[in-house]
Amino acid sequence: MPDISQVLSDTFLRTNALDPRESGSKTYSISQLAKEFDITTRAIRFYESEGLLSPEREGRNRLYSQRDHTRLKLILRGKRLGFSLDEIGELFELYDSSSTGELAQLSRVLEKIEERKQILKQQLEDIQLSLHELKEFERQCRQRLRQMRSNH
Amino acid sequence: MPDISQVLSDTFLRTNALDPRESGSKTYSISQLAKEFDITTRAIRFYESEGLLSPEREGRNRLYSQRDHTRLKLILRGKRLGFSLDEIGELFELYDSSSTGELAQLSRVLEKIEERKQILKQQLEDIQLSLHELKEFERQCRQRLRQMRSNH
DNA sequence: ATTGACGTTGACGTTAACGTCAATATAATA
DNA sequence: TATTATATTGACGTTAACGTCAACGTCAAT
Repeated sequence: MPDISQVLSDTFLRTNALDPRESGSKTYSISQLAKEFDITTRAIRFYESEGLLSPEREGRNRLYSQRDHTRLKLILRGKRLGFSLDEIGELFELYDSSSTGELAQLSRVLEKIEERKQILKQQLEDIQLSLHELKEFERQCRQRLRQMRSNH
Repeated sequence: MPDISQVLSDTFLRTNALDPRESGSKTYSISQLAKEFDITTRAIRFYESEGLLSPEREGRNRLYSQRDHTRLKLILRGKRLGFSLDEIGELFELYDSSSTGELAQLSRVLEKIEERKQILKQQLEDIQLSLHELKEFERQCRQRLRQMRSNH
């Protein structure tokens, strides 16, 4: 039975790729991640405090695994998709539990996805309409400008 | 010289259409507006406190003119376009002052529009990409579900 | 006379997603 | 050795856009 994370690799929720403590596995410091994703360290710690990340420790310091790296990427993608941090956490939980074979949870994930898809489609229409409106408004502004100039 | 509001009627900023105190001009109570636009009276009063509306008074009570009605419509449209209330207020000011012939202000409005258009275009791309990602994820979820069912 | 619908003005509360310190520790570098 | 870079925790601050009271006025209908 193949790991679900394999089936779903390179899609939205690829969250349990590698063992964190594997010897050769690459790790990151907090500022490395911050630089790479162009966010602040504060934000990263905040995500942890919200339960979205749980990096290992090397003494006091946080040590981020490849899995954490992927999770962070997913967090940011989720945000772009319009999910709140709470919803992202929910999706992580649902998805993790679905890898233990909980079919119902997977359906729940699908529902969430569908919900978000509807919202995005609505936004898409709104934006396209807005662009048209703005273009028309702009056109008339420009026309008005030409009139003002020629009357001068 | 035609009023700029005529030139631009039915577009984004059509804000000074009619005299508020004209006899036959239709008026609205606060709750009428609230109902029509499906917002709370609190919101409408808030917009006024932010300087976006300035209805007449009939005693203590607010009396909204057709102009106010149009303004409110524009406020909500502006919000859908992603403008903050501050920005919307700015646009109102710029636009109002441009009707006195301030050419520079009109250019400023155009800049704002252009800015927003760029942002909307970016969002459009983001959303289209997100929809693709979600579809792919969904497809693979469904495939996984079928596998789980057939193995049962 | 009282109920109910509608209006008013404060004033404080809320939420999300961090920002912005402060005080401290450790490690590498000049 | 002094500085600099990087890390930690903790705590309070911020912003936008209202929500949610409280306390009160006014008018029509029962």
